[in-house]
Amino acid sequence: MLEIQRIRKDRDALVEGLKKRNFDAAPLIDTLLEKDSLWRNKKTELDELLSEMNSIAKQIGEFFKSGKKEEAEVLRTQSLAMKESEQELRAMVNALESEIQELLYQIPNVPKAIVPPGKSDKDNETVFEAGSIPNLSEDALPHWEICAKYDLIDFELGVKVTGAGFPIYKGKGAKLQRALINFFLDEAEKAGYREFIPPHVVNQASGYGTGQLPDKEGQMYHIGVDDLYLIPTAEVPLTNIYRDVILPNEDFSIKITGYTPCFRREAGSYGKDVRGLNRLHQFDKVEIVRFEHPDRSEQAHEEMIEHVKGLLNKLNLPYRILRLCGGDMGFTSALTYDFEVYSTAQKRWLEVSSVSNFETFQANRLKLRFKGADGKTQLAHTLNGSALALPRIVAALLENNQTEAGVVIPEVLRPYCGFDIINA
RNA sequence: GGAGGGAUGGGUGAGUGGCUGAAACCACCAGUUUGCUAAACUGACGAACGGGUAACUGUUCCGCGGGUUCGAAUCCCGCUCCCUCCGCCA
Repeated sequence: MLEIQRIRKDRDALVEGLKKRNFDAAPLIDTLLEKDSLWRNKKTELDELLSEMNSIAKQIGEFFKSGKKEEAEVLRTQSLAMKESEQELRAMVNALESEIQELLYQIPNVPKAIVPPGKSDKDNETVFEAGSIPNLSEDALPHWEICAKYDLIDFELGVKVTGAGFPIYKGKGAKLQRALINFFLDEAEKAGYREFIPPHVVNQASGYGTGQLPDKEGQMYHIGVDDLYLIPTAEVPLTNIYRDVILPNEDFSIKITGYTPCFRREAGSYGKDVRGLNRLHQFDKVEIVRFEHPDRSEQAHEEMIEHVKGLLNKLNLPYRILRLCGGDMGFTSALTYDFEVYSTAQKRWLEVSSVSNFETFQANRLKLRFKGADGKTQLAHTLNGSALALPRIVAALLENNQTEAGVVIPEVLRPYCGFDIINA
Protein backbone atom coordinates (compact mmCIF):
# COMPACT_ATOMS: atom_id res chain seq x y z
CA MET A 1 0.00 0.00 0.00
CA LEU A 2 1.34 3.39 -0.97
CA GLU A 3 1.43 6.14 1.61
CA ILE A 4 -1.24 8.74 1.13
CA GLN A 5 1.23 11.51 1.99
CA ARG A 6 3.41 10.39 -0.87
CA ILE A 7 0.49 10.42 -3.28
CA ARG A 8 -0.41 13.95 -2.23
CA LYS A 9 3.12 15.12 -2.77
CA ASP A 10 4.25 13.22 -5.86
CA ARG A 11 1.10 12.63 -7.83
CA ASP A 12 2.67 13.15 -11.25
CA ALA A 13 5.77 11.10 -10.58
CA LEU A 14 3.70 8.20 -9.33
CA VAL A 15 1.37 8.22 -12.30
CA GLU A 16 4.41 8.34 -14.57
CA GLY A 17 6.15 5.53 -12.70
CA LEU A 18 3.10 3.29 -12.75
CA LYS A 19 2.92 3.54 -16.53
CA LYS A 20 5.75 1.04 -16.57
CA ARG A 21 3.29 -1.48 -15.27
CA ASN A 22 0.93 -0.55 -18.09
CA PHE A 23 -1.25 0.77 -15.35
CA ASP A 24 -2.98 4.05 -15.91
CA ALA A 25 -3.18 5.27 -12.35
CA ALA A 26 -4.31 8.79 -13.16
CA PRO A 27 -8.08 8.28 -12.79
CA LEU A 28 -7.68 6.23 -9.64
CA ILE A 29 -5.24 8.63 -8.06
CA ASP A 30 -7.26 11.67 -8.99
CA THR A 31 -10.46 10.37 -7.44
CA LEU A 32 -8.36 9.38 -4.47
CA LEU A 33 -6.94 12.88 -4.11
CA GLU A 34 -10.37 14.39 -4.53
CA LYS A 35 -11.76 12.24 -1.76
CA ASP A 36 -8.72 12.93 0.32
CA SER A 37 -9.11 16.67 0.18
CA LEU A 38 -12.81 16.37 0.92
CA TRP A 39 -11.94 14.10 3.81
CA ARG A 40 -9.48 16.60 5.20
CA ASN A 41 -12.10 19.36 5.09
CA LYS A 42 -14.67 17.22 6.83
CA LYS A 43 -12.15 15.95 9.31
CA THR A 44 -11.20 19.49 10.28
CA GLU A 45 -14.85 20.41 10.61
CA LEU A 46 -15.50 17.39 12.78
CA ASP A 47 -12.48 18.02 14.95
CA GLU A 48 -13.57 21.58 15.60
CA LEU A 49 -17.08 20.48 16.46
CA LEU A 50 -15.80 17.84 18.83
CA SER A 51 -13.47 20.31 20.43
CA GLU A 52 -16.39 22.60 21.13
CA MET A 53 -18.50 19.77 22.49
CA ASN A 54 -15.68 18.69 24.73
CA SER A 55 -15.34 22.09 26.26
CA ILE A 56 -19.11 22.35 26.75
CA ALA A 57 -19.14 18.98 28.48
CA LYS A 58 -16.38 20.17 30.74
CA GLN A 59 -18.30 23.31 31.64
CA ILE A 60 -21.41 21.32 32.44
CA GLY A 61 -19.37 19.32 34.88
CA GLU A 62 -18.16 22.46 36.56
CA PHE A 63 -21.62 24.01 36.72
CA PHE A 64 -23.01 20.88 38.30
CA LYS A 65 -20.30 20.89 40.88
CA SER A 66 -20.85 24.50 41.83
CA GLY A 67 -24.60 23.93 41.91
CA LYS A 68 -25.47 26.11 38.92
CA LYS A 69 -28.11 23.80 37.59
CA GLU A 70 -29.83 26.23 35.25
CA GLU A 71 -26.64 27.14 33.44
CA ALA A 72 -25.85 23.48 33.08
CA GLU A 73 -29.26 22.76 31.61
CA VAL A 74 -28.81 25.46 28.98
CA LEU A 75 -25.53 24.00 27.87
CA ARG A 76 -26.96 20.53 27.87
CA THR A 77 -29.64 21.49 25.38
CA GLN A 78 -27.00 23.19 23.30
CA SER A 79 -24.81 20.11 23.29
CA LEU A 80 -27.71 17.88 22.44
CA ALA A 81 -28.39 20.01 19.39
CA MET A 82 -24.83 19.64 18.18
CA LYS A 83 -24.95 15.92 18.42
CA GLU A 84 -26.87 15.51 15.23
CA SER A 85 -24.38 17.30 13.04
CA GLU A 86 -21.62 15.43 14.82
CA GLN A 87 -23.09 12.10 13.81
CA GLU A 88 -23.66 13.28 10.30
CA LEU A 89 -20.10 14.50 9.95
CA ARG A 90 -18.67 11.40 11.52
CA ALA A 91 -20.56 9.15 9.12
CA MET A 92 -19.24 11.17 6.23
CA VAL A 93 -15.67 11.04 7.47
CA ASN A 94 -15.86 7.28 8.07
CA ALA A 95 -17.33 6.61 4.66
CA LEU A 96 -14.60 8.67 3.00
CA GLU A 97 -11.92 6.88 4.97
CA SER A 98 -13.03 3.45 3.84
CA GLU A 99 -13.42 4.62 0.25
CA ILE A 100 -9.88 5.99 0.36
CA GLN A 101 -8.59 2.77 1.87
CA GLU A 102 -10.31 0.79 -0.85
CA LEU A 103 -8.67 2.90 -3.53
CA LEU A 104 -5.26 2.63 -1.90
CA TYR A 105 -5.49 -1.16 -1.95
CA GLN A 106 -5.90 -1.06 -5.70
CA ILE A 107 -2.70 0.83 -6.48
CA PRO A 108 0.37 -1.35 -7.00
CA ASN A 109 3.84 -0.41 -5.92
CA VAL A 110 5.74 2.07 -8.06
CA PRO A 111 8.61 0.47 -9.99
CA LYS A 112 12.04 1.89 -9.35
CA ALA A 113 13.71 3.92 -12.08
CA ILE A 114 15.84 1.00 -13.21
CA VAL A 115 12.82 -1.24 -13.94
CA PRO A 116 12.33 -1.63 -17.69
CA PRO A 117 8.90 -0.96 -19.18
CA GLY A 118 7.14 -3.91 -20.74
CA LYS A 119 4.04 -6.04 -20.86
CA SER A 120 5.07 -9.63 -20.21
CA ASP A 121 7.97 -11.90 -19.37
CA LYS A 122 9.26 -11.36 -22.91
CA ASP A 123 10.26 -7.84 -21.92
CA ASN A 124 12.36 -8.85 -18.95
CA GLU A 125 16.02 -7.92 -19.17
CA THR A 126 18.68 -10.57 -18.81
CA VAL A 127 21.29 -8.89 -16.66
CA PHE A 128 23.60 -11.80 -15.88
CA GLU A 129 24.35 -15.30 -17.08
CA ALA A 130 26.65 -17.92 -15.64
CA GLY A 131 27.51 -21.58 -15.93
CA SER A 132 27.61 -23.65 -19.03
CA ILE A 133 24.82 -25.71 -20.43
CA PRO A 134 25.94 -29.35 -20.59
CA ASN A 135 25.81 -31.33 -23.81
CA LEU A 136 23.45 -34.17 -23.18
CA SER A 137 22.75 -36.99 -25.55
CA GLU A 138 19.64 -36.92 -27.69
CA ASP A 139 17.89 -39.43 -25.48
CA ALA A 140 18.41 -37.42 -22.30
CA LEU A 141 15.44 -37.84 -20.00
CA PRO A 142 13.23 -35.15 -18.51
CA HIS A 143 13.30 -35.21 -14.72
CA TRP A 144 9.94 -36.92 -14.29
CA GLU A 145 11.27 -39.91 -16.19
CA ILE A 146 14.45 -39.90 -14.13
CA CYS A 147 12.31 -39.81 -11.00
CA ALA A 148 10.39 -42.83 -12.20
CA LYS A 149 13.51 -44.67 -13.33
CA TYR A 150 15.22 -44.45 -9.93
CA ASP A 151 12.00 -44.26 -7.88
CA LEU A 152 12.86 -40.86 -6.41
CA ILE A 153 9.60 -38.98 -6.55
CA ASP A 154 6.21 -40.61 -6.99
CA PHE A 155 3.64 -38.31 -8.50
CA GLU A 156 0.97 -40.98 -8.90
CA LEU A 157 1.16 -42.04 -5.30
CA GLY A 158 0.74 -38.41 -4.28
CA VAL A 159 -2.42 -38.27 -6.37
CA LYS A 160 -3.76 -41.25 -4.49
CA VAL A 161 -2.98 -39.87 -1.07
CA THR A 162 -3.81 -36.23 -1.68
CA GLY A 163 -4.19 -35.09 -5.27
CA ALA A 164 -2.24 -33.78 -8.23
CA GLY A 165 0.64 -31.51 -7.31
CA PHE A 166 1.45 -33.22 -4.02
CA PRO A 167 4.33 -35.54 -4.87
CA ILE A 168 5.75 -38.15 -2.55
CA TYR A 169 9.54 -38.14 -2.25
CA LYS A 170 11.10 -41.53 -1.72
CA GLY A 171 14.48 -42.90 -0.72
CA LYS A 172 17.31 -40.90 -2.26
CA GLY A 173 14.73 -38.49 -3.61
CA ALA A 174 13.63 -37.69 -0.06
CA LYS A 175 17.19 -37.50 1.15
CA LEU A 176 18.09 -35.08 -1.62
CA GLN A 177 15.29 -32.79 -0.41
CA ARG A 178 16.64 -32.80 3.12
CA ALA A 179 20.15 -32.26 1.84
CA LEU A 180 19.15 -29.20 -0.16
CA ILE A 181 17.16 -27.70 2.70
CA ASN A 182 20.08 -28.10 5.08
CA PHE A 183 22.56 -26.80 2.55
CA PHE A 184 20.47 -23.70 1.87
CA LEU A 185 19.90 -23.03 5.56
CA ASP A 186 23.58 -23.43 6.38
CA GLU A 187 24.56 -21.07 3.60
CA ALA A 188 22.02 -18.51 4.79
CA GLU A 189 23.31 -18.76 8.30
CA LYS A 190 26.87 -18.21 7.06
CA ALA A 191 25.63 -15.09 5.31
CA GLY A 192 24.31 -13.75 8.60
CA TYR A 193 20.65 -14.74 8.49
CA ARG A 194 19.12 -16.00 11.71
CA GLU A 195 17.07 -19.12 11.32
CA PHE A 196 13.41 -19.29 12.30
CA ILE A 197 10.95 -22.13 12.11
CA PRO A 198 7.63 -20.36 11.75
CA PRO A 199 4.09 -21.77 11.74
CA HIS A 200 2.94 -23.15 8.42
CA VAL A 201 -0.49 -21.70 8.95
CA VAL A 202 -1.29 -18.03 9.46
CA ASN A 203 -4.23 -15.90 10.51
CA GLN A 204 -6.02 -13.32 8.45
CA ALA A 205 -4.12 -10.37 9.85
CA SER A 206 -0.87 -11.86 8.63
CA GLY A 207 -2.35 -12.45 5.20
CA TYR A 208 -3.18 -8.76 4.99
CA GLY A 209 0.16 -7.74 6.43
CA THR A 210 2.18 -9.05 3.52
CA GLY A 211 -0.48 -8.37 0.93
CA GLN A 212 -1.70 -11.85 0.03
CA LEU A 213 -5.09 -10.68 1.21
CA PRO A 214 -7.35 -9.44 -0.09
CA ASP A 215 -5.89 -9.63 -3.61
CA LYS A 216 -4.85 -13.27 -3.71
CA GLU A 217 -7.41 -14.90 -1.51
CA GLY A 218 -8.09 -17.70 -4.00
CA GLN A 219 -4.46 -18.72 -4.26
CA MET A 220 -4.12 -19.79 -0.67
CA TYR A 221 -5.57 -22.86 0.97
CA HIS A 222 -8.05 -21.72 3.55
CA ILE A 223 -8.98 -23.72 6.62
CA GLY A 224 -12.57 -22.66 7.09
CA VAL A 225 -13.32 -24.00 10.58
CA ASP A 226 -10.47 -22.08 12.13
CA ASP A 227 -10.22 -19.32 9.55
CA LEU A 228 -6.52 -19.89 8.97
CA TYR A 229 -4.48 -20.02 5.78
CA LEU A 230 -1.77 -22.43 4.71
CA ILE A 231 1.25 -20.31 3.91
CA PRO A 232 2.08 -19.84 0.23
CA THR A 233 5.63 -18.89 1.21
CA ALA A 234 7.66 -18.44 4.40
CA GLU A 235 7.64 -14.74 3.58
CA VAL A 236 4.22 -14.49 5.19
CA PRO A 237 4.98 -15.75 8.71
CA LEU A 238 8.55 -14.45 8.69
CA THR A 239 7.66 -10.93 7.64
CA ASN A 240 4.70 -10.75 9.99
CA ILE A 241 6.99 -11.30 12.93
CA TYR A 242 7.68 -7.60 12.52
CA ARG A 243 4.08 -6.48 12.02
CA ASP A 244 3.19 -3.54 14.29
CA VAL A 245 6.77 -3.11 15.43
CA ILE A 246 8.57 0.17 15.97
CA LEU A 247 12.31 -0.40 16.00
CA PRO A 248 13.94 1.81 18.63
CA ASN A 249 16.67 3.34 16.49
CA GLU A 250 17.78 3.67 12.91
CA ASP A 251 20.90 1.53 12.76
CA PHE A 252 19.09 -1.74 12.37
CA SER A 253 19.52 -4.42 9.77
CA ILE A 254 17.50 -7.52 10.38
CA LYS A 255 18.25 -10.66 8.41
CA ILE A 256 16.20 -13.78 8.94
CA THR A 257 15.75 -17.05 7.12
CA GLY A 258 13.49 -20.05 7.37
CA TYR A 259 12.57 -23.27 5.69
CA THR A 260 8.91 -24.11 5.22
CA PRO A 261 6.76 -26.09 2.90
CA CYS A 262 4.73 -23.77 0.69
CA PHE A 263 1.14 -24.35 -0.38
CA ARG A 264 -0.34 -22.86 -3.50
CA ARG A 265 -3.61 -23.58 -5.18
CA GLU A 266 -2.34 -22.26 -8.52
CA ALA A 267 -5.61 -22.79 -10.31
CA GLY A 268 -5.74 -22.53 -14.05
CA SER A 269 -2.48 -24.07 -15.25
CA TYR A 270 -2.17 -27.19 -17.34
CA GLY A 271 -0.07 -28.98 -19.95
CA LYS A 272 3.65 -29.51 -20.07
CA ASP A 273 4.29 -26.45 -17.90
CA VAL A 274 3.00 -28.37 -14.93
CA ARG A 275 4.57 -31.70 -15.69
CA GLY A 276 6.66 -33.26 -12.95
CA LEU A 277 8.20 -30.75 -10.56
CA ASN A 278 7.55 -27.71 -12.67
CA ARG A 279 4.52 -26.62 -10.72
CA LEU A 280 3.24 -28.07 -7.48
CA HIS A 281 0.61 -27.38 -4.87
CA GLN A 282 3.09 -28.15 -2.11
CA PHE A 283 6.80 -27.54 -2.34
CA ASP A 284 9.75 -26.75 -0.12
CA LYS A 285 11.58 -23.48 0.03
CA VAL A 286 14.17 -21.65 2.08
CA GLU A 287 13.39 -17.97 2.24
CA ILE A 288 15.56 -15.03 3.22
CA VAL A 289 13.93 -11.88 4.55
CA ARG A 290 15.41 -8.50 5.42
CA PHE A 291 14.23 -5.39 7.17
CA GLU A 292 16.35 -2.40 6.33
CA HIS A 293 16.69 1.35 6.66
CA PRO A 294 15.52 3.01 3.43
CA ASP A 295 19.05 4.24 2.75
CA ARG A 296 20.42 0.73 2.88
CA SER A 297 17.82 -1.36 1.09
CA GLU A 298 19.45 -1.19 -2.33
CA GLN A 299 22.69 -2.43 -0.90
CA ALA A 300 20.82 -5.20 0.90
CA HIS A 301 19.12 -6.18 -2.34
CA GLU A 302 22.52 -6.51 -4.03
CA GLU A 303 23.77 -8.68 -1.20
CA MET A 304 20.78 -10.97 -1.49
CA ILE A 305 21.39 -11.39 -5.20
CA GLU A 306 25.02 -12.23 -4.55
CA HIS A 307 23.90 -14.78 -2.01
CA VAL A 308 21.62 -16.56 -4.45
CA LYS A 309 24.29 -16.43 -7.14
CA GLY A 310 26.64 -18.13 -4.70
CA LEU A 311 24.17 -20.96 -4.15
CA LEU A 312 23.72 -21.63 -7.84
CA ASN A 313 27.44 -21.41 -8.48
CA LYS A 314 28.08 -23.97 -5.77
CA LEU A 315 25.45 -26.26 -7.22
CA ASN A 316 27.10 -25.77 -10.57
CA LEU A 317 23.87 -25.02 -12.38
CA PRO A 318 23.67 -22.81 -15.47
CA TYR A 319 21.52 -19.82 -14.66
CA ARG A 320 20.57 -16.34 -15.64
CA ILE A 321 19.25 -13.34 -13.78
CA LEU A 322 16.38 -11.32 -15.13
CA ARG A 323 15.37 -7.86 -14.14
CA LEU A 324 11.62 -8.05 -14.36
CA CYS A 325 9.83 -5.50 -16.47
CA GLY A 326 7.01 -3.42 -15.04
CA GLY A 327 4.35 -5.67 -16.51
CA ASP A 328 5.75 -8.87 -15.04
CA MET A 329 6.50 -7.63 -11.55
CA GLY A 330 4.41 -8.56 -8.55
CA PHE A 331 1.85 -6.10 -7.22
CA THR A 332 3.83 -5.23 -4.11
CA SER A 333 7.35 -5.06 -5.52
CA ALA A 334 9.40 -2.03 -6.50
CA LEU A 335 12.17 -4.06 -8.10
CA THR A 336 12.44 -7.78 -8.68
CA TYR A 337 15.17 -10.02 -9.99
CA ASP A 338 14.26 -13.53 -11.03
CA PHE A 339 16.76 -16.36 -11.15
CA GLU A 340 16.24 -19.07 -13.71
CA VAL A 341 18.19 -22.29 -14.12
CA TYR A 342 18.45 -24.09 -17.39
CA SER A 343 16.79 -27.45 -17.56
CA THR A 344 18.69 -29.16 -20.31
CA ALA A 345 16.40 -32.07 -21.05
CA GLN A 346 13.32 -29.88 -21.13
CA LYS A 347 15.29 -27.23 -23.00
CA ARG A 348 13.78 -24.42 -21.01
CA TRP A 349 14.53 -21.96 -18.25
CA LEU A 350 12.91 -22.61 -14.90
CA GLU A 351 12.36 -19.89 -12.31
CA VAL A 352 13.96 -20.87 -9.01
CA SER A 353 14.15 -17.60 -7.13
CA SER A 354 12.62 -14.19 -7.02
CA VAL A 355 14.40 -11.50 -5.04
CA SER A 356 12.44 -8.32 -4.42
CA ASN A 357 12.67 -4.98 -2.74
CA PHE A 358 9.26 -3.81 -1.56
CA GLU A 359 10.56 -0.56 -0.14
CA THR A 360 7.84 0.82 2.15
CA PHE A 361 4.93 -0.85 0.37
CA GLN A 362 4.68 -3.84 2.70
CA ALA A 363 5.91 -1.93 5.73
CA ASN A 364 3.04 0.49 5.36
CA ARG A 365 0.49 -2.29 5.70
CA LEU A 366 2.55 -4.06 8.33
CA LYS A 367 3.09 -0.84 10.25
CA LEU A 368 6.76 -1.70 10.54
CA ARG A 369 8.55 1.46 11.52
CA PHE A 370 11.66 2.75 13.17
CA LYS A 371 12.54 5.83 15.18
CA GLY A 372 14.86 8.11 13.27
CA ALA A 373 17.60 10.24 14.77
CA ASP A 374 15.13 13.14 14.84
CA GLY A 375 12.82 11.07 17.02
CA LYS A 376 10.21 10.73 14.30
CA THR A 377 8.94 7.32 13.27
CA GLN A 378 9.15 6.32 9.64
CA LEU A 379 8.53 3.22 7.59
CA ALA A 380 11.28 0.65 7.12
CA HIS A 381 11.98 -1.21 3.89
CA THR A 382 11.33 -4.93 3.48
CA LEU A 383 12.96 -7.35 1.08
CA ASN A 384 12.77 -11.03 0.50
CA GLY A 385 13.95 -13.75 -1.79
CA SER A 386 13.94 -17.47 -2.29
CA ALA A 387 17.23 -19.07 -1.43
CA LEU A 388 16.05 -21.34 -2.85
CA ALA A 389 12.87 -23.10 -3.95
CA LEU A 390 13.58 -26.80 -4.25
CA PRO A 391 11.50 -28.46 -6.95
CA ARG A 392 12.96 -26.84 -10.02
CA ILE A 393 16.44 -27.03 -8.58
CA VAL A 394 15.90 -30.75 -8.22
CA ALA A 395 14.53 -30.93 -11.76
CA ALA A 396 17.57 -29.17 -13.16
CA LEU A 397 20.03 -31.16 -11.04
CA LEU A 398 18.53 -34.45 -12.16
CA GLU A 399 18.39 -33.51 -15.79
CA ASN A 400 21.68 -31.70 -16.15
CA ASN A 401 23.72 -34.19 -14.16
CA GLN A 402 22.42 -37.38 -15.75
CA THR A 403 25.10 -39.68 -17.13
CA GLU A 404 25.32 -43.24 -18.36
CA ALA A 405 26.22 -44.27 -14.84
CA GLY A 406 23.49 -42.35 -13.08
CA VAL A 407 22.76 -38.88 -11.73
CA VAL A 408 25.87 -37.29 -10.28
CA ILE A 409 25.38 -35.32 -7.08
CA PRO A 410 27.15 -31.93 -6.96
CA GLU A 411 30.21 -31.84 -4.73
CA VAL A 412 28.71 -29.48 -2.12
CA LEU A 413 25.69 -31.69 -1.53
CA ARG A 414 27.55 -34.94 -1.01
CA PRO A 415 28.23 -34.43 2.70
CA TYR A 416 24.55 -33.62 3.13
CA CYS A 417 23.30 -36.54 1.03
CA GLY A 418 25.67 -39.24 2.10
CA PHE A 419 25.92 -40.48 -1.48
CA ASP A 420 27.48 -39.11 -4.63
CA ILE A 421 25.44 -40.71 -7.35
CA ILE A 422 21.90 -41.85 -7.90
CA ASN A 423 22.07 -45.03 -9.88
CA ALA A 424 19.58 -47.34 -8.33
C1' G B 1 -14.92 -30.11 24.33
C1' G B 2 -16.17 -28.31 29.94
C1' A B 3 -15.29 -24.50 34.02
C1' G B 4 -13.25 -20.03 35.52
C1' G B 5 -10.17 -15.53 35.02
C1' G B 6 -8.24 -11.58 32.13
C1' A B 7 -7.18 -7.74 28.08
C1' U B 8 -4.78 -0.20 30.33
C1' G B 9 1.56 3.21 27.44
C1' G B 10 8.23 -0.79 25.93
C1' G B 11 7.27 -3.89 30.80
C1' U B 12 4.82 -4.49 35.73
C1' G B 13 0.45 -2.31 37.31
C1' A B 14 -3.28 1.75 39.70
C1' G B 15 -7.71 3.76 38.08
C1' U B 16 -14.66 6.56 42.48
C1' G B 17 -18.68 8.48 35.01
C1' G B 18 -16.27 14.83 34.70
C1' C B 19 -9.90 17.19 37.98
C1' U B 20 -7.05 10.69 33.58
C1' G B 21 -3.57 10.52 27.73
C1' A B 22 -3.98 8.01 31.93
C1' A B 23 -0.83 7.28 39.09
C1' A B 24 3.38 4.57 40.73
C1' C B 25 7.49 1.54 39.68
C1' C B 26 10.90 -0.53 36.06
C1' A B 27 13.23 -0.07 31.28
C1' C B 28 14.88 3.30 27.45
C1' C B 29 16.87 8.40 26.13
C1' A B 30 19.34 13.25 27.36
C1' G B 31 21.96 15.90 31.12
C1' U B 32 24.55 16.72 36.09
C1' U B 33 27.95 14.41 39.40
C1' U B 34 31.90 10.60 39.71
C1' G B 35 39.10 8.80 37.83
C1' C B 36 36.30 4.38 34.55
C1' U B 37 31.98 1.15 35.49
C1' A B 38 28.11 1.26 38.85
C1' A B 39 25.17 4.32 41.88
C1' A B 40 22.70 8.99 42.83
C1' C B 41 20.19 13.30 41.10
C1' U B 42 17.56 16.29 37.14
C1' G B 43 14.74 16.29 32.82
C1' A B 44 12.34 14.18 28.67
C1' C B 45 9.65 9.77 27.61
C1' G B 46 3.00 6.23 23.54
C1' A B 47 0.75 6.21 18.64
C1' A B 48 -2.23 7.86 14.44
C1' C B 49 -4.45 11.76 11.84
C1' G B 50 -5.81 17.07 10.76
C1' G B 51 -4.29 22.48 10.70
C1' G B 52 0.38 25.44 10.70
C1' U B 53 6.92 27.25 7.25
C1' A B 54 7.49 26.69 12.41
C1' A B 55 6.79 27.33 17.61
C1' C B 56 2.50 25.11 18.39
C1' U B 57 -2.34 23.32 18.26
C1' G B 58 -7.04 20.23 17.57
C1' U B 59 -9.07 15.31 17.33
C1' U B 60 -8.95 10.09 18.13
C1' C B 61 -7.02 5.74 20.60
C1' C B 62 -7.16 2.13 27.63
C1' G B 63 -8.52 -5.73 22.95
C1' C B 64 -12.50 -4.91 18.75
C1' G B 65 -17.59 -3.25 17.50
C1' G B 66 -22.04 -1.09 19.16
C1' G B 67 -25.18 1.35 23.12
C1' U B 68 -26.48 4.66 27.55
C1' U B 69 -24.91 9.92 28.89
C1' C B 70 -24.12 16.89 28.13
C1' G B 71 -19.62 13.81 29.36
C1' A B 72 -17.13 6.72 29.36
C1' A B 73 -10.75 3.42 30.49
C1' U B 74 -14.79 3.48 34.19
C1' C B 75 -21.95 1.53 33.11
C1' C B 76 -24.72 -1.98 29.38
C1' C B 77 -24.72 -5.47 24.98
C1' G B 78 -22.09 -8.40 21.23
C1' C B 79 -17.45 -10.26 19.38
C1' U B 80 -12.23 -11.58 19.35
C1' C B 81 -7.98 -13.00 21.63
C1' C B 82 -5.10 -14.63 25.82
C1' C B 83 -4.34 -17.27 30.48
C1' U B 84 -5.43 -21.14 34.31
C1' C B 85 -7.71 -25.85 35.58
C1' C B 86 -10.14 -30.38 33.66
C1' G B 87 -10.85 -33.66 29.35
C1' C B 88 -8.62 -35.45 24.71
C1' C B 89 -3.95 -35.97 22.11
C1' A B 90 1.55 -35.79 20.15
